[in-house]
Amino acid sequence: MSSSQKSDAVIIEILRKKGYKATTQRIAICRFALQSRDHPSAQSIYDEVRRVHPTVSLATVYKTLQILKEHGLVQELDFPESQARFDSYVEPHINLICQLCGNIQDFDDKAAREMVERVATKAEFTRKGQRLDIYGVCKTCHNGNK
Amino acid sequence: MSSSQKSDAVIIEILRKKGYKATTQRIAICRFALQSRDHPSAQSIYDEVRRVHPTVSLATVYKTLQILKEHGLVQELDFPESQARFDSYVEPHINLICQLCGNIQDFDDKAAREMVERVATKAEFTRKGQRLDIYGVCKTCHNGNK
DNA sequence: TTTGCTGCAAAGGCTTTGCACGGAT
DNA sequence: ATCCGTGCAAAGCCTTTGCAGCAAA
Repeated sequence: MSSSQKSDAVIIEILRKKGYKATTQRIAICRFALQSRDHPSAQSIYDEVRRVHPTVSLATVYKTLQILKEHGLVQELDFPESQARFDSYVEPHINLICQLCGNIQDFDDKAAREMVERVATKAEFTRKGQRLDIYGVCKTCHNGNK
Repeated sequence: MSSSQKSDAVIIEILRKKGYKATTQRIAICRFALQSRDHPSAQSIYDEVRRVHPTVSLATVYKTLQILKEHGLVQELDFPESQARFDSYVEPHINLICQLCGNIQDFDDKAAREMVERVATKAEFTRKGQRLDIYGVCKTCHNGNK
């Protein structure tokens, strides 16, 4: 529901329109980066893509993610002592980040979106993006599943 | 107003109470980390502390910041392609982060605090912390000061 | 005196870069 | 045929770690 779901055709069109060649590696990487809902890391995208395209390199994954970032198609979420995660849902929303299982769950909230707009306006701040994280323990982990 | 202002005596007491020795280096590092309002990086704390204590090492700065993090006295904010910044204001609040000048301004907002609590409750998520960033251009930079 | 801390340097993890070959247009 | 993109390896950056000397309790 939250992550933007894009077909291969749409991905190819996006790449071409930006002036990039639609190579099979890029398409595969974009597919995982844009369609995944679990906020993958570069490494996990690499692992997934390699199953389909065994010769792909981690460097290509990073380069492609860089392109997606520059065009606002994904947001990079950096954390202390763990790899960056990539979120294809770039509209204002809340990330519920479990410190036990590492899962990141998107949560839509109207009040949060309004709050962001209101605060930016009040502070005379030109908003270009945002990141709303809540850290803690998710429902599943709390119920002793870990 | 927002960052917690702590005197040396309080800093020494905190360190001792946690079982750490109150060395002059630690006290100086904590002073900058806990009293600064501009969300310093490890490097900038190092630069500041070195003016007072020229032999201090960057490793000691990192080790001390680790202690402060573990005890919830500072929060580490990681960013893509720039150094981590440290925030001594750990209560729910908004960081207005200027992508031009790099300045981070704390912004208190009651609705934001309530939103965090409400969302955590609704998602049955045990909240331990949060990070509410808005990225963009600050008022000063927008007025052509950069 | 004892223990933990410092400073140095080296190592580490993640990410980026340089370059020659290969594939997309 | 051209030029961009890939894959490899090396380099880079920030941060952490190991260790011997040193300072705090």
